[in-house]
Amino acid sequence: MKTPDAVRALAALAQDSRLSVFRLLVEQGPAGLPAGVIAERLDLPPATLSFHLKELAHARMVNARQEGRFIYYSANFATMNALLGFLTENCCQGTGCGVERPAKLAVRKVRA
Amino acid sequence: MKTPDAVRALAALAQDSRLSVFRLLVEQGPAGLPAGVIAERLDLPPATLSFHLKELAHARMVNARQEGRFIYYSANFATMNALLGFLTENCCQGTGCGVERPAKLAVRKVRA
DNA sequence: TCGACATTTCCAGTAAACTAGAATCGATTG
DNA sequence: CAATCGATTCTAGTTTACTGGAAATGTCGA
Repeated sequence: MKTPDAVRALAALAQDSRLSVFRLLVEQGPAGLPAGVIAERLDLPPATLSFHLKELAHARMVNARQEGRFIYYSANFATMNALLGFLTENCCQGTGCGVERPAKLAVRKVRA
Repeated sequence: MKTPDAVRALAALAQDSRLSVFRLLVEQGPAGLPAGVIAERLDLPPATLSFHLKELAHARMVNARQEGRFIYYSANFATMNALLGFLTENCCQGTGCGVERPAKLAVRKVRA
């Protein structure tokens, strides 16, 4: 991940509604939730939620898949991993400050 | 860390200049750098940098300490840890999606 | 194909963030 | 007590983000 991508990812999460959406989706795992359910759970008008989902999707923080009339959104753990890695890389440039990098998140396949 | 703090922390990092400042400071470790050096390295006008440092400080992503005429800024690793923890907590709500939480960053004391 | 429903796009209004020159403040030195 | 130097605050102009109603789009069941 490079700086512009990281800024996009961080900006996507740096907003109340979007952070709530993302965390809700992280809780749900790969199966995700349809937009309507997200709107109901977080009490957001459809147009507003759609705007925020677009931001999250553009930053690749969430994936969308159509299933019948519903569009399911799920957290993109790969991007999340890349972001966490980016934020902790180059720490102290080998001068021995003692910071440990976080372990990579690993998402196992799960039946939808 | 609670949601409003996380939003503040993410918003602090979700900007080109500020992310560059923070990463530069992460590289430097606890010793940090004076504002003027940061301005020079990143080619930012003093007023602009000061604005961004204030944002980072308000979000507790950086600490400031005065040393003579200089003000040294350094990355706040505790807030960074809290943010990483917040972003990965409640993952999958025990439904077994297989995501591992990252290890906490640990900063050892270092002579300034 | 028609109607119902999920979601998005369009749009306009409002609010907040970014930028940087100029003025100011504080600490240090002569 | 100036003068200097590092850094911040003031301020104004510009840009970008957020919100949500209304209209449009796409999907399926009857």
